[in-house]
Amino acid sequence: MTTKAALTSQYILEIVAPIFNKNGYAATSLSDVTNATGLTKGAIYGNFKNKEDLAIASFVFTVKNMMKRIADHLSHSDSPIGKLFLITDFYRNYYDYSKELGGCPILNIGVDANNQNTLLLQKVKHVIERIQDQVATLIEDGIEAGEISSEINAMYFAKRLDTMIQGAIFMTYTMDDNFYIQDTMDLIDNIIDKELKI
Amino acid sequence: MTTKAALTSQYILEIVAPIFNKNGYAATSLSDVTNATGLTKGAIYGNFKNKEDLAIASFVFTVKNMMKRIADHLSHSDSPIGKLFLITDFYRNYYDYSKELGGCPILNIGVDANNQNTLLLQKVKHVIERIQDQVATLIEDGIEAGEISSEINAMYFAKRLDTMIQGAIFMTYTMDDNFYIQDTMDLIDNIIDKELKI
DNA sequence: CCAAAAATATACCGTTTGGTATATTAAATA
DNA sequence: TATTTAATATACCAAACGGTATATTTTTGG
Repeated sequence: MTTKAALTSQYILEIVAPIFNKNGYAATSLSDVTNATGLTKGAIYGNFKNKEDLAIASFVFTVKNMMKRIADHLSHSDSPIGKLFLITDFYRNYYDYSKELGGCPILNIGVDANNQNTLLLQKVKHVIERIQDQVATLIEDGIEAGEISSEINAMYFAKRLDTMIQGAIFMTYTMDDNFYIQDTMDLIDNIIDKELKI
Repeated sequence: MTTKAALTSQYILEIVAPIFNKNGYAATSLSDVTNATGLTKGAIYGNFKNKEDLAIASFVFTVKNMMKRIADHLSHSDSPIGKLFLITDFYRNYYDYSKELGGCPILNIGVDANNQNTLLLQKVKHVIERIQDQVATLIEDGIEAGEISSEINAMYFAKRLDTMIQGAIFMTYTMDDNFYIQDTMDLIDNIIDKELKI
């Protein structure tokens, strides 16, 4: 019932989530957490079971932010194909936007958690599956609406889209060069135009 | 002149490089290193200046292995376009092969080093640039040989290829599903056939 | 085979790690 | 306002961290 702890938990996540996302699990220490928040271990451990619990909550927090942002952006069109183009449009600003989050959580935590943290990796997998399902549903809606060729395998295309986008994000971050994201979005727009659109 | 230290350095790298590649810098401790090698800190610090030096040498070691493997594979064809197809052919077995290295060094260290280790990130960047230059040169050779359309911008294509491949590697590792690599190589082969080949 | 040099092992350093038990403070309830 | 309860701060723990100085062992060259 008390609202105080919930507020503190929220505050901690706002501050700490970008740090975990940027540095990774092992490279983020509890003193990083206490220093950044200005709180003590007592407050941290009063709101989270342990470091792993905090890291998982941080990832979920960041992904929720991101998913909401995408959903908001996609609401600007009603048609499935319009929403597809809005996805690439969203990612055109992704380098700047995701920097606020401490980087792309799927890429960063996906790589970081592999061979390190089973629970965290599981969370990443589920998020990827959810995104792919949503894109696939969008394509199926487009096929039903007569906007998209029925030749298209929705799930295959969703996975290809996801793969290309993640590759572009990795390259853009590693090379610190927005070209990769912009060029990949151009490419995807082209594919939508030439292979999907009826 | 003494060959002993060089042998030990080599031995350390063989054992340790996959560990750094798999776990990342912060999550690899010096006791991981001594336990895995069966050597003591004395031996490690006798051969490497510090942990960072060892991590960098490990990355260079792994990349050398990988680059040699690719070069060997590409030697099976003399024509530029043949070599292009051999690149995708190489990556079709990449999931199994790279597991021996502890994962894809470019992806893993690229993500791990970002915001953490400037020197290591610099190394990753240079490797990526080198790979892209080599692919671009291959395409230019193909254009000169009349195998590849002169409409193609060699560097652009090299970057797109690289981006798609890295995306596929990330997805395959994170989802533990070889589909992504296989499907992406099918896609790339198709692009080579339809857009590059004369 | 023996001395010099190189390479490795041992023992230790101060600091930081994640985590906890308890004391203190702040907030909610009556 | 008094009392209970919830939330945070403090002080501490053993273990592990990266790194180093020195002792010991191996290897090398004469």
